[in-house]
Amino acid sequence: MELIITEKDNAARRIAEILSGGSMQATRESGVNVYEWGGKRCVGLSGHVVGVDFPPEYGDWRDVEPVELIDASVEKRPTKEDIVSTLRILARRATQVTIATDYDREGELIGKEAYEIVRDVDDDVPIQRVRFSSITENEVTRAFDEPESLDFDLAAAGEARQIIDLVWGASLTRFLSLSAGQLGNDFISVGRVQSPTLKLIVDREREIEAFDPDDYWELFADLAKDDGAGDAFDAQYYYLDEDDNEAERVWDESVADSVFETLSSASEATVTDVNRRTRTDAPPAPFNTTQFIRAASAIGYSAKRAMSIAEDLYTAGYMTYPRTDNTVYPDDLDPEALLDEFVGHPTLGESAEELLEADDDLVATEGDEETTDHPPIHPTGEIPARGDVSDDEWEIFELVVRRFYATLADAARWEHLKVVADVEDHSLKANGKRLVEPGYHAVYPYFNTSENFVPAVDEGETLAITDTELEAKQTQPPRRYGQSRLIETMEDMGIGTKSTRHNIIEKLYDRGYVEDDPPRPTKLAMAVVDAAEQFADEVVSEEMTAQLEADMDAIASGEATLDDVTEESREMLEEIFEELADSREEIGDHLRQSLKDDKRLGPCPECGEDLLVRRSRYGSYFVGCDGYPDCEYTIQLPSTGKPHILEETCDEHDLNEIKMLAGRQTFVHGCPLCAAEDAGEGPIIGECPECGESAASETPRDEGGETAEAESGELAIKTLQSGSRLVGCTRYPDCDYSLPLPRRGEIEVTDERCEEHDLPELVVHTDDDDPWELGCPICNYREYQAREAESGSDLESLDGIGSKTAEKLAEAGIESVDDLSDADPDAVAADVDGISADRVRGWQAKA
DNA sequence: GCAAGGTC
Repeated sequence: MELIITEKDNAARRIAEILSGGSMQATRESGVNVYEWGGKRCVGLSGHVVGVDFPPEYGDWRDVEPVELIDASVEKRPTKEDIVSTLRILARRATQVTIATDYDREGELIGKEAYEIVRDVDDDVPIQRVRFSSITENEVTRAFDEPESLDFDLAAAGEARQIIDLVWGASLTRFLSLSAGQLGNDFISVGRVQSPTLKLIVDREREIEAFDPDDYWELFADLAKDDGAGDAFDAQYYYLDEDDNEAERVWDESVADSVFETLSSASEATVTDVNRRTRTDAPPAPFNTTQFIRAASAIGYSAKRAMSIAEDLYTAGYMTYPRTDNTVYPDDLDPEALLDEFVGHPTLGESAEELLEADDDLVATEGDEETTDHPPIHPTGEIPARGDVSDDEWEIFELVVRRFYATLADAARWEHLKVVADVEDHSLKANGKRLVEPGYHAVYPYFNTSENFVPAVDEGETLAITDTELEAKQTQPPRRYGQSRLIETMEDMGIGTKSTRHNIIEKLYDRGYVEDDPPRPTKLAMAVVDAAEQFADEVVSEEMTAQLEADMDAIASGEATLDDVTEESREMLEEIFEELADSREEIGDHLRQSLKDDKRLGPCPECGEDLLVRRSRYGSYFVGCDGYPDCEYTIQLPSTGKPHILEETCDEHDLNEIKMLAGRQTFVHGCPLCAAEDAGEGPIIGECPECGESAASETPRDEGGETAEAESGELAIKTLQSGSRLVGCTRYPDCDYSLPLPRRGEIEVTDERCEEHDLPELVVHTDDDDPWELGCPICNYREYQAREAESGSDLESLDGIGSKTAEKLAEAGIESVDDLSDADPDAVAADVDGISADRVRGWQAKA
């Protein structure tokens, strides 16, 4: 049996169809699709089916010094167990194996991974490699007629990348995370691609922050032909700067005023120059991934959404593979035949017919990049029925179809008309443009083709000035990168790949490095880039990738070995860690401070320290004071969503407003203090233990008259504007006594009362659970606090301390979290076997 | 819990 292995299931199916002449049968082997015909089987991998990682004993971040990862061994382990085992089963029965993964470096590595799995079960079976750049009948049959062998050097180049990325990424990520005590889900990551991308965003933000605007003025006039015929048109004042370039911005107000004075007191301008020229506007190149994302972004799709839709359309057979760098159609793409598929279609047909009629010899545009892996993105000729796809899918499909049309269409022609008219010694210019030959714009309506009217005039002609305007403006800071601009810049810098760039940007969001769209860096991101620039500049620079690419080329061409390259890289990293060793605390402090800055809302109304968005140990968010435990001030937050701090602040309380991110249910909560004050009041359930009648009489206030006037407070069940609830005093904000209530369910106030606190017992009714007897709200809160206190004094409550570690710590005299907080990490590390100072710092940060 | 690269 001959076994053919492809990179993905989709390719396996199409190759099996071509080679079998359509007679193949789809079967399943341990849950994996296998296509069979004659004596052949074809199976698709799912990209990499094995991954690199350190041996398991390096798994605990606190037990292993990050620097030890540099020289740790790197192992390959299956990541797709089902596919690996299917491959092993098939390989045992194979008499010939053909590797047909994608024709690029990563494809060669994926092929080698398959090779090793096959070799593991059979030492002798012949293994060959075929290479084709598109899955078409010609290409595939040709490739299988000329089998080659696997390029182990090229695969080794890919392995070097894997190892270097893992070793640098993991060691530096762990170092930063440990230094700041950010473990678990909130680790601080660093990587060869993500960090330079983050630096792009951070550098731009630094420019924006440092930007100092300048004032300038621009002057405009409306001109009209003197005979009154035709519309007025816009002209702008300009002058020649010291380099003889035309300049429109006037930097001196008095100059602007004086020019304006001259222009507005004049009634006429005399035409001194008329310049007419035509410009050719060439049709765009075929779509690669980046240009596709850019075009989709221009019609309102995020990079992630555009790629997700493209993948669906590809899987459904409507367009070619969406991950490609290629911008040159392959020779065996027949444009006429493909256009023919669209003839007669109600909305896409007309353009296709126009193209077929216009030219008997259609020539497609070409971009600069020609690669061997996949063709540029184009439609396959299959057209979805309008009801088979969503509106968004159709819109993206149409974009791809029309881009294909555009690459076959003629250039457009514009006519530009520039008119210069003088008023005394000042000049006004008007730039007109007209689309005289729509060309490709007729089939690709996504570019701006707006025209600007300027009438035909003659030199020496007098024009009436019908209006003048002086506009005071300011220079603007540079704009933040949008997602598609970031992806283009990454491509220019050579970092990431067509398949990963959009994911890298998503990763920056996930890590809490950027927020909003266009992405804006958090304080944490600024601190991470600062730290990397100072101590590991390589990892935030694009040169690391450039060097890696050069090294990989050397490995692929046999001039260097994998070991040469990875060894040199490890030595560089060793040097970085030598520098880092002394600065761990400084870096940790800076990172921790920045993490706090990202949570800061403004001054605490009780003590003036900072209010922060915090998370309770049960996962809910609330506003608490940085002065805790001296200041126990808190404000509740809605239970739905994740709080996101906005730039807007509340005038009254000087606190940042909060938005709750919850997918479609996202809403702006506003200033948390305003929201709390706007709380709606429900039933009164008793007297406030802090300022109620009995409390007030026991502790008379000494401010004379006020005591007599003071109302006595009662407790009510309140619902905050945000929907969350609490038991609070009716005299809020004069009295801020409050007790928490659960966020979900209806609260029933029963007739039974707690004897100790004289409050009713409460019962919570939810839709999906049995009613829950919450009881007296004060007793309930006391129990909760008791549980907190109990777990708080117990070392094992800290993430990462198990019973064995707690025992070891106890031997060193550390029996509680408090003891641990007071301990000197280095002393503990010296006293207790197998516990590093970093690990102790991690616990301390958590405590 | 780490990277980046495949793919879903």
